Amino acid sequence: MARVVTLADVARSAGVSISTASRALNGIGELSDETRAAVAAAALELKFQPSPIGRSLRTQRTMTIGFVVPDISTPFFAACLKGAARLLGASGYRVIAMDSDRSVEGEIEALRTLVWNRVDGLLLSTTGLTGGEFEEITTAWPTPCVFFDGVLLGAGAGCVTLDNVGGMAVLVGHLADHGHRRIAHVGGPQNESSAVERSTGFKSAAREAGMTPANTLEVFSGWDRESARRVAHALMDDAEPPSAVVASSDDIALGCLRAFRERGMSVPRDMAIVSFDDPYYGELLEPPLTTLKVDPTEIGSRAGDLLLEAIQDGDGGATRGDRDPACVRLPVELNPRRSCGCT
Amino acid sequence: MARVVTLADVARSAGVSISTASRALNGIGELSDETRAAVAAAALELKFQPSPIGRSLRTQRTMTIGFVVPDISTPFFAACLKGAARLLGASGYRVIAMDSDRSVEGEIEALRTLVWNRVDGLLLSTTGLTGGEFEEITTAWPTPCVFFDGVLLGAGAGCVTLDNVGGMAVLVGHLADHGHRRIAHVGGPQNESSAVERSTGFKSAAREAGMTPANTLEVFSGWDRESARRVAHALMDDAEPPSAVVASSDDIALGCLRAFRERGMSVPRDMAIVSFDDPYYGELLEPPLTTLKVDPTEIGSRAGDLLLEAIQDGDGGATRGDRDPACVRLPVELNPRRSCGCT
DNA sequence: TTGTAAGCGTTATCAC
DNA sequence: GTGATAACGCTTACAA
Repeated sequence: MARVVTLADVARSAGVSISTASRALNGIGELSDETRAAVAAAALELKFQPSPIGRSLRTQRTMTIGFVVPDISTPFFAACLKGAARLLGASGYRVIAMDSDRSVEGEIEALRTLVWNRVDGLLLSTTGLTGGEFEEITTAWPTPCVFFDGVLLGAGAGCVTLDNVGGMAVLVGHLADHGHRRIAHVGGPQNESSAVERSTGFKSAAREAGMTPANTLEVFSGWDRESARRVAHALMDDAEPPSAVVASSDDIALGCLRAFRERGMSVPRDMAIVSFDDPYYGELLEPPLTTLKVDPTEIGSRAGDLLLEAIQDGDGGATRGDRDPACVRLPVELNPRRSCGCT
Repeated sequence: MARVVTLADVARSAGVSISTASRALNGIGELSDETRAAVAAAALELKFQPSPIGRSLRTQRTMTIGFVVPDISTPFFAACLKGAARLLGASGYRVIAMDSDRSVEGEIEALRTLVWNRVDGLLLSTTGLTGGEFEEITTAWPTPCVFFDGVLLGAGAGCVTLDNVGGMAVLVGHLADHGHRRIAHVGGPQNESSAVERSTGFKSAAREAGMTPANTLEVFSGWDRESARRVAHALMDDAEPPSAVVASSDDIALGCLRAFRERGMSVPRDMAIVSFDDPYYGELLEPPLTTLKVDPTEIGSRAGDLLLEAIQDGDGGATRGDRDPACVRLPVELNPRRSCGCT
C-alpha cells in the first residue's frame, strides 16, 4: 500500500534534517544552494506533497473558505459559487459550499459547522440573520466574513450586492415610458436585504415616475415560482388590477407568467411584465421576457476578492473599525424584449 | 481573544487526564459513571468542540468528500451537489465542490487537489477521463470514488446514471407515434458516457420504430446552447431535413429552438422537438417543450449513498473485485407538452 | 548554514 | 478504571 510520502522521507532521502527540508521547500531562512537543490530533487523524486492536515494543525489555517447560500441548486447561487471558487482557487483556497435551506436556522447550523471546521473565511448570503446571531457564531472563533446578495449591514468584513435600487428605477421607468400608470411589484421575502432594497427602490421609482401611491401596488411572495403564481392571482383579483408588473426575480416572473396564462391573459397586451435577473431562456419564453441583466459569477468573485483582502488584514476581521467594511454594488443592465411592450 | 477550548481544558476542568476525557467523550472503554458525567459536564460547560484537524491528523480521515463536475453553475449539476451534500451531511461529511471546466485536464487537476487534501471519498462526473489517468490519481492515496452521470465503466466503487437508452426509446417512440419517419438526434460530446449512451439508444430506438438507417440523422454538438444552435442550422441545411428532432439535453433543445426560430420555422408544425431533461421553464416556452423528466437531486443522493457504502467497506475501495461495482440506473419519465405535436 | 526539540489537538497503546 | 506517553506531519524558535 503506497504509504504516503512525508517530509521525514524527503529529509532522509536528501540527507538533511526535517527542519532543513521544511525550510528548503518553503524557501525560508538561509540555506546553502546545494542542500536546497538536494531537498528539491528528493521531493520531486518522491513526489512529496506536504500534508495539509499536518500543516493546518501547526499553522492554524486551513486554506478553506465556507460558502453559505439559501439554495445552492439555484442557477444564481450556483454561478456565485463558481465565481468565488474560481477566484479563491487561484490563491490556493478550497471552498466548502453549504445550503441553508432558505432558513435562518439552517444558516446558523451551516455557519457553526464551518467555523468549527476552522475555515479561514466565510462567504454568506443571508436570509435574515440578526447581528446578534452573527456575532455569537463568529465570536467562538473569529472568522472574516463577506456578505453577498443577502447582506447584513454593518456586519462582516464587507459585502457585495446588486444595484437593486437603481435596477428598480430602470425597470419602472421603462414601464412608465410604455405609458403604464398603474404598476405592481411582486417582491421577495422582506427578511432579505435584496428583497427589501428592491421594494424601496420600486416605491421611490414609482414616485419618481409620477405615479400616485394609490397606483403603486405591491405584494410579496417567496422566491419560488409557485408562491409567486399564487400571489399574482391574488393581484389580479384586485378591484383595479395593474396594467404592468415588475417581478423581483426571474422565478417570480415565471410564476406570474403562469398565472397570467391560467387566466387567459395575453402578455404584453393584457399585462406587461419585466423582471430582475436575466435567465438564459428568457429569450425563448412566450413572449420573450424583458429583464435586468446581472452577473452572478461576478458577485461571487468580487466577494471572494474582498474576503481575500480581509484575510490578509488578519486579526479575523478585527482590524476594521477604523474603516467601514467595503461594500461593492454591481451594476445591472436593461435587456428589453417583448414582454414589456417593446417590439 | 477567545482562545479555543481544547480537550486538555476539559480534562483539567473535570479533574481527569486527557486520555480519560477523550474516552469519556467518545464513549470508549470502561469508565466510571461519575467521571463520564463529570467530563460531559465540563465539556458542555466549556462548549468544547473537538478539533477536526487534530482528529484528522490522528485518524487519517477528514470527513470530507470531493465533488467534481464539468460545470457547477449548471442547474443539473448544482442539483446533484445539493442532493449529495444533503445526504452526506447527514452522516457528518462535508463536501468540497470543484469545477473541471468541462475539460479532462481540469478534472485531473481537481482530483489531484482533492486527493492531496485527503478527502475520504470522491464523487465524480467525468467528461472523458481514461482508466489509466484515474488509476494514477487514486493510486497516490487510495480514495473510494463513485461516478455519476458521466461515468467510467469498470472504474471506481460504483456509479449512478440515468436510464439513457430507455429514455431515448421513449422519446423516439413518442415521435414515431406522432407519425414522424425522419427523425434527427442532436447529441452531446461523444467523449462523455451519457452522450454516448443516448446516441446508441437513439439508434436502436430508431431501428425499433421501423426507421431506415437513411432516415435516422445524427449530429453532435457541445452541451452548450450556442454550439447546439450552430449544429441545428447545419442539420436544416441537409438536402432532406428531418421532420422531428430529439435533443440530448435541455440546453441543446434551447439551441435548436433558437435556430428554428431564426429560420422562421414554426414548432411543432414545421418541426417537432423533444428533449432529455425537464427544465422548470419548459412549460412556459413557446411552444411548451416535451421532455424527459429526470431528478438530478436523486442522482446526487444515490451517488452519495453508494460512496458511503464504499467508505464503510474501507480499504480505499480496494475490496471490490469479488463483487462488481454497484451501478444504479435512475428512471426517466415522459412529460408530453406541445413541442412534439401533442395538443 | 544546519540540527534539535517543542508544540498544534487528537486518539490509541500501554502500563498501573 | 485511569494516567502517562507516543504517534499523526508539519512549522518554527532556539541552539550549535
